[in-house]
Amino acid sequence: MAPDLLGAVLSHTTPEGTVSLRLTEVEAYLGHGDDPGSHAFRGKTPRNAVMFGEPGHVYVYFTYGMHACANLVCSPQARASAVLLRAAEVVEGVDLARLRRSAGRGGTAHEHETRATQVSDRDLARGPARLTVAAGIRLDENGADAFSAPFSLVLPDEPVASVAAGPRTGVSGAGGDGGRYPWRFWIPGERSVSPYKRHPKAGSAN
DNA sequence: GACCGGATCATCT
DNA sequence: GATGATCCGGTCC
Repeated sequence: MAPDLLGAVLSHTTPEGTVSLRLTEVEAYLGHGDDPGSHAFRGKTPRNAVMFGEPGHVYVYFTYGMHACANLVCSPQARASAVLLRAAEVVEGVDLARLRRSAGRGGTAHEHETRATQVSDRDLARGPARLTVAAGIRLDENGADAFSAPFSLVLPDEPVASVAAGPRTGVSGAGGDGGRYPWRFWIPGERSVSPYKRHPKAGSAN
């Protein structure tokens, strides 16, 4: 299940180099109609077809017109059919990850360098879209096998010592049925975990 | 330090 | 035509 992926190391190799990510925060999504927040809620579509496919594959989707996010497809028998990678720690290829995060946003090369030095290690892959960018995962890699080149997925030898769970954030339906279940998991104490603040309007049930 | 709103386009109704 | 599994920057304590 989803928490098993915490601590796993996902590597992605391109001609530029290799970036390895140690997963510190994930979020589970069901593959059928019980989960209003899941892309698969409405059934199978060309976009989410990967979620209905074989476990161990990478599901990459494009959202908000500017962001790509990466998921790992799980066994249909598990609680979740897909796991969104929300945050990770860069354990290899830090420089390359930093370069990717600072590039492609316009501005001069000098500004890129300046910005690059400002991006702290913990911010490199904090958040689904950032994680995807840092790893260099592209949309056309949707459906790729996470265990085969250019990817490499190494599950942790033993489960992480402690796992924290909580409600989802930033998902429509999170305040409704979707919010009842703790489908977000992270490693407590990890500084790379996104301390996200949900929209106060959405539900300041506190 | 914390909150709010905008940007931007593939996908679905 | 509307909307979203988000991120960034400005603004106000």
